[in-house]
Amino acid sequence: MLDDRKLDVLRAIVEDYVSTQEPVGSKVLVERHQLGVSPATVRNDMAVLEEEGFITQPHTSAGRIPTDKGYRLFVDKLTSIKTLTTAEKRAIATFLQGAVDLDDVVHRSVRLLAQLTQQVAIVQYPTLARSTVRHVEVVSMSSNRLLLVLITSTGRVEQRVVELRRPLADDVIGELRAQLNAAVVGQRLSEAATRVADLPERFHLDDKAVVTQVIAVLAQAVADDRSDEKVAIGGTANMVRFGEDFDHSIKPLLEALEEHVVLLKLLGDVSSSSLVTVRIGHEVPHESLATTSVVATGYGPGDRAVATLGVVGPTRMDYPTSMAAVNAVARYVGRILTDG
Amino acid sequence: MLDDRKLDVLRAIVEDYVSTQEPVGSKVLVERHQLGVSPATVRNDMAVLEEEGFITQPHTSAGRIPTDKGYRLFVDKLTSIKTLTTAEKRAIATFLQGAVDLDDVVHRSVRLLAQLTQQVAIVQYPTLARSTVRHVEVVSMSSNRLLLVLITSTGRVEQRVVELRRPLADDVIGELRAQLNAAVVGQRLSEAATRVADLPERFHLDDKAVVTQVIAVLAQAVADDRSDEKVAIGGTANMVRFGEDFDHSIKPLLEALEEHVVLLKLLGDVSSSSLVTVRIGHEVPHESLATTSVVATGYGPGDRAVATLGVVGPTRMDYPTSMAAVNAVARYVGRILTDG
DNA sequence: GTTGGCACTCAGCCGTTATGAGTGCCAGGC
DNA sequence: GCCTGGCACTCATAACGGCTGAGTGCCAAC
Repeated sequence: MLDDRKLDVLRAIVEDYVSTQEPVGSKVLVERHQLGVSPATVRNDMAVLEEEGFITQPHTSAGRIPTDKGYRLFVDKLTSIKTLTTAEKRAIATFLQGAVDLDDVVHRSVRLLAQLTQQVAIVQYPTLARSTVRHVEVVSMSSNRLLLVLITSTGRVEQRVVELRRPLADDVIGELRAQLNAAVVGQRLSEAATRVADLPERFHLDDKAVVTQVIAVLAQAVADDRSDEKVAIGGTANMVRFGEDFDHSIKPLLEALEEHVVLLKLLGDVSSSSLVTVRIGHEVPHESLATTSVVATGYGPGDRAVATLGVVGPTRMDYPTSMAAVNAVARYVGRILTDG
Repeated sequence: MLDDRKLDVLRAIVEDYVSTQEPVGSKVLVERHQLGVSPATVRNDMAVLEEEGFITQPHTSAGRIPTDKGYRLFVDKLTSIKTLTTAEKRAIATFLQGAVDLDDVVHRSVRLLAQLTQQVAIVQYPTLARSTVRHVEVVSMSSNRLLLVLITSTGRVEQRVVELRRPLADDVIGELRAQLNAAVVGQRLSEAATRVADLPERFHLDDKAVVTQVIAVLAQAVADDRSDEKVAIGGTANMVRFGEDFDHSIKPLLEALEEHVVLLKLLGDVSSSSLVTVRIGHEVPHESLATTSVVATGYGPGDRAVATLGVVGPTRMDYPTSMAAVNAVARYVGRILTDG
């Protein structure tokens, strides 16, 4: 049904429409691309493409614009993720390298992403439960107060003070620290609770109750974590490019950006790790954002995704560039989290 | 020059224009307000008000709209801060009361403010340097590592690990903790450094160098603080009310919201504590926001302002309501910070 | 399967006209 | 001296109509 030339025509339409923001006609198409055929032939191809639902006409005497289905085909078959120039790669690396802490990494990432894609960028904070334990510190603050410090692979630091029912001897505290670290370092936080469940058994009867208490506090700290619902947003000023149809694209997006829960739905699941996920128009899980697309991917230390980041823009966006930028930033942030 | 009735006319024009968003003519003015005179008389008054620069005509055959100068007079002389109903007050109190930590307080405040005013709300995080010390904790983590924990009146917790050049005895650490707390609790952080400057003198010669080191780390923690450059933003979707002139008011505002430094300039100095500050149109310290107004005030524990919060909206905004909301939220947040 | 030709459609762009909201001014009244 | 009704005037906006040109669909010829 769709031979190579028709696909070429579709690709040309998408590229032209994305760059000009205007419906593209048969004449200008053969002028700007080397299709090797006449406008009349292109018109015939366009008629077929329209029949199949890949393109449409805003009105009778206008050119064609891609439909969601057209963009989908373009993204799936007609383009591959661009590779950035080494200069661009280096710029990304150095910009992210300067970050001083986790918060800074996230903020730099979101700015970078917004600038590279000229879209609205969203970066989810690394989830505590999905990251791994780097170190647990147990310090005595006074005879019956203990300070727990939990340091994760993503650089987050959580601390809790425990009011002990009865004092613990210094050597018991040392033993507890050693046992805790042996049990959970390198483990995911989500598994930490089960990993330490049998620790109290190894302590003297007198201390068992207190150790159980300490472990309960640790488990609670992990359970309390709501950082996975936190996101950073950048490049909102790029919304001006979305066009003047305020109510139909900008207002809903502004509203969505306020609701972090909605945003997280947009970014999608972390699971789809290695590849970049693209949701186009109606595929976006939010009805009022039918004219927007989301390009997102997971990221995290190593190649293990602990959170997602991506960009939101009009369906008529430059997918190859966005996909390349999202992919590149995600990989570099992952590297930073691994090293830092 | 401006008798009472002319001021009444100005007030009526401002109120009508704010609620209808349309230039207001002499006829509708006498219909909607009890001015007790005919449209012709109102027209004469309007001519004077225009000559004095308080109102203007978008074009010849249109009604009048207030100028920045007109709004200024309205805010200064023609209105006082509304008092909220007890029901509203209670709603604010309970909504803020539910906050679990400082971050939550800030986020709830910004949402509340956005909802009450239907504008874009901005809340600056409490500045570390302006808040006071509630408690300093000094804990030994190992023989040559010390953990410093600083808890402030705004609920912020800062911690630093100090690598000691030589070990400190437990009783010396206890003494250090006692001395530190005696010196700085209740003091502002900005003064903490000078307060502890002579502490090393009170210790034995052997420990003096190490104590100096600990104090240097504490001072550095305060100096490093950049939390005063942090702000929370909410209600951006309310920008849709700003009108359709995208480039002239929404785009610049979106850009300003991305630049926290600019935002802080907008909010203004913390100094003007007790009263609500209103900046109208050209008074706003950012040229591209000439059609925008800012209503802001300081807030903090007790009546001491440690940061600012406020709303940004079009010059044609409901000043009495905004001022009332900003004032009320600031006072309740201050109360929360005092108690919590 | 491709191409040039041609009739057809229709959004967008003036130019014109009609409407009416709102004003400024003036002469008369309290 | 201030207020008021009346009236002529201005001008943004809407409505109408004709024109233009980009772009299409179709068809006959290659």
